[in-house]
Formats: sequence, structure tokens, C-alpha cells
Amino acid sequence: MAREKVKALLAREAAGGTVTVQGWVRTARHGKEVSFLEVADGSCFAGVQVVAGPELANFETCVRSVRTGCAVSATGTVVDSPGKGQRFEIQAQALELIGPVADDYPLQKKRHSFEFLRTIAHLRMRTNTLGAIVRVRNAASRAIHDFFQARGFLYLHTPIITMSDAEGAGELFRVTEFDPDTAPKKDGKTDFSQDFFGGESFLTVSGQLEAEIGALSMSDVYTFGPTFRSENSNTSRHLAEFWMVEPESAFCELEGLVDLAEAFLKEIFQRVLADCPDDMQFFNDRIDNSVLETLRHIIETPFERITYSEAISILEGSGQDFEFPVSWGVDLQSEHERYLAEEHIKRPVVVVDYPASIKAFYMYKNDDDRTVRAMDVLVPRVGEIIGGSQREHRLDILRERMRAQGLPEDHYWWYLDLRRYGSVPHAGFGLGFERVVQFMTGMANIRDVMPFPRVPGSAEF
RNA sequence: UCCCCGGUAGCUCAGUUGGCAGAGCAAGCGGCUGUUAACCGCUGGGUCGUAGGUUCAAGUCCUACCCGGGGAGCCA
Repeated sequence: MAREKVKALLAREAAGGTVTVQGWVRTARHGKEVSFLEVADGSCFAGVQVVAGPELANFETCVRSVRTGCAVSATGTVVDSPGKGQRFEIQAQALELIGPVADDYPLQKKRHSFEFLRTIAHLRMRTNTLGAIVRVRNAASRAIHDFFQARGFLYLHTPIITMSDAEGAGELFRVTEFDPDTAPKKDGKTDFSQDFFGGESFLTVSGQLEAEIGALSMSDVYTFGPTFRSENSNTSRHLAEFWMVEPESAFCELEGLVDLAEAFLKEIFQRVLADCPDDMQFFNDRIDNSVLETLRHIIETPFERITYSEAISILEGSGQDFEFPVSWGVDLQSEHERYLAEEHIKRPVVVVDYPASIKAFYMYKNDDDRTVRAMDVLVPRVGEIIGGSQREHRLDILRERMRAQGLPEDHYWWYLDLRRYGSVPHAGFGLGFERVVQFMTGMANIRDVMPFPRVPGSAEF
């Protein structure tokens, strides 16, 4: 008999008929005359209750030994459950133990700490929380593609290995074929001209520069892929390997970019709430009881838009005792961002037109000659969730800014070429996918929203 | 990288003034006629993170290191 996923089974209109479900036992409760097995298969938050009695030939020899973690296949009739806690259950006609578990199976029918679950990442997706995370990641990923596809953005596959140590965006992981002990030397230094790519190469820290190439041919593109930072950051918000979403749009200026970012966040949140109601309810009940209200509020409310200068005025007049003092020209710290979004404006706020001195060389310089067209989307609880900018498309000004920051033009010859051949205003933003999942679910540590997190000192699994 | 906190059974934790290593859950065995993290009884289970030091005696005090967590910085 063909298998039916638990999600499809629980979505049925009414009981009746025979079904086969296959999955892993969440909990097993055995009585003398009856056994209750909760079987989950990952298709949805809930499992289905399988009821097995002595009429099964293997009841004594097999069924009663089934316990948490066992893989089973159950065939039976779908009936309305007389017990509380579930609508349907399966009255088993046959139950096969496909994969028993050894005595030292580490998952129990109780709460485990997330720290412990990280040490058993090969099993933790069987828990409520990590299972829900995987489904939310899936729904959010699909929503991201749908959002851009519906607007005519092309999915551009940007490289993971790169030779440009672009934009000083953190430390890079080196990619090399050399054995460290026998690498060829030249003038006392490793001679990477003999390496695989004929020069130093690294794992990408951003697809932005390549996305700009795409936008200046294809109009609207986006990337959605892994990025890597070799920074020794030990926090609940950083990973060495994370997924980043980066749209880039030609014939688009800063205001259009802010519109895009606002529509983007609202649609992703809306879609995850619609596609994963049980998972999101679980996060609201057990992880953070404000996430549903927060997401609905963001979906319904227009984002506030202010300039960096206005933000500084607000902060200076706030009467708050900040750890980092505020004045025009300093970068906004986490505490400042959170004050703006949580205390003062109480909803998502987009801050634009930052001082040129604290932003990257590729951002479009305003006529005031001291600010650039950068934008950050700040949300309550986490602060910055999106960062982006209109790009500098004027060749002379771009070269001037590169010179000012000591960047070698020959490394960026193709980036500069784009400003010589049919350059147009364009803009784009980036957001860390895991940060968005963290925000949506209320999960405290980013290592628990990534199936296989990479952090300093740890790349197991 | 910096600051703070922690590491005791498979898991979550207690362990008093330095004086016999503990509980709940899990596991094994038995019981229980519909359970919902089921329930009841019994049994097994320990290099107290590692290495030194102080002491008649160290889970407990001291030093170094390792690992984990929270916060900060950097950032996404």
C-alpha cells in the first residue's frame, strides 16, 4: 500500500479508509492491551497517533518493544480519535518495525537543552523545535524565490570561489591546492601564481559585485546562496557560513530600493505565517510569545523612513544613557538601532543617507558631499535586518572614493568597466537568511536556526 | 578577540563549614483495559572537564589549560 505523509493524512476531511504511514516514533505508551505510538515523518509539526492492540500477530513480540526513535511502518484504518489531543488516529492492522533503536538513543520524551542538541545535530531534526526550523526555512526560501520571480527578477548564480577580496567585508577563508608545508615560495612568500586559479582565491563574502554585473545586463537579478566569513565571532548572531539574499536592480534609486525591501519582508513573513501555522504557533507558545504579534504588526504597518541625521537628532534628544555616545558621524550601535525601532518609533524603521565616512566605497554619494545613499532596515528586537544602498554608477566619483580608501583599481577593473559601458543608476540590498529566520521564530541562538552550523572551533556534521 | 557565568550518571540538575557520590527523567526487568512528556514497582549506571597544587582528607580551596553559555566588538 502506498505511503501517505502525515501532513496529507491530517488534512483529510473525514475519517475512513485504510492508510500506510511511515516515520519515526516520537513517544510510545504501552498498556497491557493497547499501545499508542506517536509517529512523525517531518511533513508537518504534528505526528499521528497509531493505536495497536493484541489482535496484531506481533503485538507481544514486537509492538510492545517499540519506543522513542524507532522507525516504523503502520497500516490501518483512519478513525476519529476518542481521546483528546488529536482528531484522527490510525487503528493499526499491521505494524512493522523497520529500524529499531539502540538502548543509548539520546533523544527523550522531554525537553533537551539546545546546547545538548547541537552535539547531536544528526538527530536533532527529530525534535519539535529543529523540525519546525527546517520547515520554516523551507517555506521562507520558497517565498523568497516566489517574491522575486513574480517581479521579474532573475535568479543569478554568483560564484562561491572568488579572487576579489572585495570591499573589506570581513576576513576571508582561503582556497588553495597547496600543502602548507610544501607550498612554493617566491621572495619568502607563498607563490600563489602557481596555485590552481593562478592567484590568491577565497570563499565569497558577498555576491553583490557579481549581482551588479548581472543587473547591468539583465535589469533585475537576485542571488540566494552561501557566504563565508572567517571572523572569530563568538556570538548568538554570527556564523562562519550563512545564506544571504541579495537583489540588485537597474534603473532603480534608493527610494525604489526601500520600497522593494519593505514589500519583501512583508511578503516573506506573510507567506511563512500562511504556510507554517502549526510551526509558528509552536514558536509563539514555547520559544517567544511575541513573535506572532510582532510579525502581524510588521505586515500591517507601513515602515517609518528617516534620514541618518534625523536618527541622530532623535537619539541625542532621547535622554537615554547610551553606552556609546551619539554624535553626527558615528555609526549606529546595536543599542541605538534598537532604541529607534523599539522605543521611539515602535515599528520597523528605514534609516537612509548615512555619512560617507562610515560606509563602503561603492555607495552613491549625495549632493551634500558628506552622505551616501545607504539604507538600513531596523526592526524591533534584533536591530538591523537589511542593509543596502544605491550604487555609485559615476566613474569619476567611484574612482575618487576608491583612491580615498586605498583600494587598488587593477583589482576592480571589471567593476570600473561597468561604469564606462552603459552605466545606469542601480541599487541592491543584502540580508542574512538566518537572521530573518531567527527574527521570525524568536530563536535566541543562530546556531539553532541552521541545520549544520559552522562556527569557530566547530564544523562537525 | 574582550568581559562575566558554568562543566557532577545517557539527559536536566542538587551536593551545606573541605569529611561515605545524590534525585527526577532515560535505559533494563515486571505490572497496568484508551494513553497524551501516561502511570506504579524493582535493577543496573560515576576518571565529579583535563593536568598540577594545598590538606590527614578535595566534587568543594588554589593555578593553568580545554569545552560550553550569556554579553560586547566586528558584521549579515
